[in-house]
Amino acid sequence: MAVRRPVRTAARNGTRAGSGGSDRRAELLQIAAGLFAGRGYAQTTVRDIADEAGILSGSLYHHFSSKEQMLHEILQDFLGRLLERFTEIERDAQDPRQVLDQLVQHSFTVIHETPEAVALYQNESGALSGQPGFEYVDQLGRKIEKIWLRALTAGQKSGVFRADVDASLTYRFIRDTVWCTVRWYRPRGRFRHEAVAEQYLRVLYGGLTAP
Amino acid sequence: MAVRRPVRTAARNGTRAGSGGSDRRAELLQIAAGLFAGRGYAQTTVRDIADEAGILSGSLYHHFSSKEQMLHEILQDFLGRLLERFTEIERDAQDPRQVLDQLVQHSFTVIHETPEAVALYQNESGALSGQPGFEYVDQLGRKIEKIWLRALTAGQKSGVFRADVDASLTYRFIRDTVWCTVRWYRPRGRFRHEAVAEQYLRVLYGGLTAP
Amino acid sequence: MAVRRPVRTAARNGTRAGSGGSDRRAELLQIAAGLFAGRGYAQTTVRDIADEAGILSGSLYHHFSSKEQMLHEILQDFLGRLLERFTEIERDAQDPRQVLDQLVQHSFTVIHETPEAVALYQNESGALSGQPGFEYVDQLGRKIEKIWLRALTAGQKSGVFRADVDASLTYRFIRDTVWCTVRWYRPRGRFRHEAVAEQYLRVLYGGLTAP
Amino acid sequence: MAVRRPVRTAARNGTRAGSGGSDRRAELLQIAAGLFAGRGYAQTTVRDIADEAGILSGSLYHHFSSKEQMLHEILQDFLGRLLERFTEIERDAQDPRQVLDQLVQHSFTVIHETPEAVALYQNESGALSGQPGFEYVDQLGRKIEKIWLRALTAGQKSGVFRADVDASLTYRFIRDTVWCTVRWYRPRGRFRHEAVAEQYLRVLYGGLTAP
DNA sequence: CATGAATGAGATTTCATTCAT
DNA sequence: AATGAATGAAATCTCATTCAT
Repeated sequence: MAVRRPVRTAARNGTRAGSGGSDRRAELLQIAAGLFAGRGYAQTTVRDIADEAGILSGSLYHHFSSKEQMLHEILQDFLGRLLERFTEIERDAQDPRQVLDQLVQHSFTVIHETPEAVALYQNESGALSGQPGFEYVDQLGRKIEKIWLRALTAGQKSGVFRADVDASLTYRFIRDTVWCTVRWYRPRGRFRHEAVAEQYLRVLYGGLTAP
Repeated sequence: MAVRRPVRTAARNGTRAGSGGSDRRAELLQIAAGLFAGRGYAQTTVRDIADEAGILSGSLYHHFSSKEQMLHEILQDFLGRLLERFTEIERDAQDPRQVLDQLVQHSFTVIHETPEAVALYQNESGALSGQPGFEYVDQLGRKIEKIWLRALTAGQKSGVFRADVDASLTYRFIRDTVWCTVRWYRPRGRFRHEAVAEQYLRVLYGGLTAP
Repeated sequence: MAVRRPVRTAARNGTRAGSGGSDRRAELLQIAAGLFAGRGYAQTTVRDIADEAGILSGSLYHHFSSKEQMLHEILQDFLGRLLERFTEIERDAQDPRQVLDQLVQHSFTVIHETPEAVALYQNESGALSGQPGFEYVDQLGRKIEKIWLRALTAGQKSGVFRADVDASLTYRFIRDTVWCTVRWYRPRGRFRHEAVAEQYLRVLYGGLTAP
Repeated sequence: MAVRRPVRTAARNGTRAGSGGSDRRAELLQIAAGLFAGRGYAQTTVRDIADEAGILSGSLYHHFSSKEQMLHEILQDFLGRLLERFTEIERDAQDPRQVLDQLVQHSFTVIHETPEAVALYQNESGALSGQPGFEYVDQLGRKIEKIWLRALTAGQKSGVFRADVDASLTYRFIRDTVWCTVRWYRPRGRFRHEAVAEQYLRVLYGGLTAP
């Protein structure tokens, strides 16, 4: 049986119990997130995760009470941090356009930095919403939606954004485009994430029609 | 994998739609598509499909050789029809802008008319691409991509579309926005599908910035 | 065939006997071999094996990845050992007649000691040969055949065996007679296995006609 | 659907209801025998037989009440005719040696002419013996055994066969060798069935040792 | 005589989870 | 913290057989 070197990412701050204690938990969550994102939560077996971690599946239950708990921790961590950052952006920016700019830019940054969590959320949130125990997914989702909507409607009111399209439709268009990027964006691909953000904003604001 | 697997004759289960044949097959595929779209392919059990059809799960195997075969038939039918229609649009339209208009409009029509197939493709194609036996998914996907790309680059060359954004990035932005619509579009909702198409095209062409 | 089949690591279920490892595996294989031999591989259910072992059928899959894998391990072990011993006999014996003597005697010993594996091979090899994954059955069978054939032709050349019968026909006659014994030989029956071997060799060498 | 030319053997007398009526039955039994012999009775599905006959599996039940009935008809026909011919041989031959000659020769003829039935009997009789409804298999088998044994012991008594080997052991050796031939004998192979018989008898009577 | 749809019992396999060591 | 064995529920699939048309 081959010894498996644990995969360790640079930016992985302690998920639980602030003390530097449970390093292993974070590693395992990282592994799980990658697998959940890659093949889907339901299609990932506890054994897949354990294999990748170099232990037996039963041993995972020393760290987590269930497979679902792993999902919860990953999603809560992701959504919590996202909402936190979006809230700061709304608070600190100076006008709707700047809010929108930064929301989009930060989104692309998150896709760049934690693609697994984004893909996981993107792929599973539909099936999760409404499931008992996953109420927070919709709740945080709605809070995030409100931030975007406030920026859009404020922009329409102030005359900087066009008012002949429905704001919530526009929100959905933007949200879907931005987050779907995770499906094809490759960190070492032709475009860096800042460039993707920039080009998207250019089309979004200016339109496809040549000026 | 069974030892001594009997060699089946080719004709078995090959009554592909079109021969005016088996009505029941089509009904069953319809039911399966709905369930696959709703809860995901892997999360849909053969029993779910059979229950919905009012038969026993084993009886499904009179019509289809496996659950996977049902998926194949649904996807191939969907992608085949889509490519066919897109090809006609490209052939018949008069300029790149008209091609793009109609590609977008037809996409929203398809989302309206067969949301199950669209949702299925949207949710599963990621995990499917690369799987043995599903090569056609990527193949047809690439053919469709080429149609959109030809319209976009032609428009850039003829000066009608802005040339300072990468065409393939733009394609992905549009594709993701359009198809993701299936996640929230409701046939009897606030906007009819023509309205969604129209508003999307307005932002896409004119941009979000107020004129 | 499942969609999204997770890629398993090679090391899974690969604790092949020999590493002194898992005793339980060997026990289970023993049980399986007995049942396979008794009622045929296809007629033996995984549940039969599990029942006999006192566990639930699903639990077998902790040790083996499939019913077929159990068959493989039994057959490979049997054929491997047989070839090994036959090779030694050919190497160490002093003349063709001695080789043939010992090949026959060892065969009857194997029938006596591991009748399950012999019966299994005897009953299933016909249907197995040609099946994908079972190539080794024919391969090892051919290697064994060559050993017998070398002894027979060498004996013909040296004048100790009659030369007016085809060697490969003779090989088949001997092989079939010897191995078929497993169908009726009973360890506690009227004849001990050495006696069966002796009487067979007497007829084989001397012929049925009274001297 | 391809029209399948019915495979018709020369010697195929009406199995049932003397009137030349059920031709189709005989065809179907022929097909079934071929498949049963090829993959084993249990491994042959009713659908396999129907496929090969160019009809649907349900339609077989117009001709036979069950899959097992097909097996019965094939086996009874085979064993009945075999016993009949063996009885004639014993009655008509002039001495034990001639009986044995002709029993062996006829066996090889039967292997040549109806290999399917022989292979079927050879492969399944073990599992069948003892099963309710299959008592005739053992019964006829025992009658056949007695014919051979009478020839062997008579030959021993009259001094033509060696008496220092057990007659029933010898019977088993001969029986196994002869019938096992069906596993490798090919009608268009290197040796015709008469040649196989002749060479076998040469070794059997004269022994392998060079004279 | 054959079709086409279905039954129902039982097969193999999957997998989250538990627990004694 | 981890192993190794097992559970138990549920999934996919097989197949002889029935029966209305």
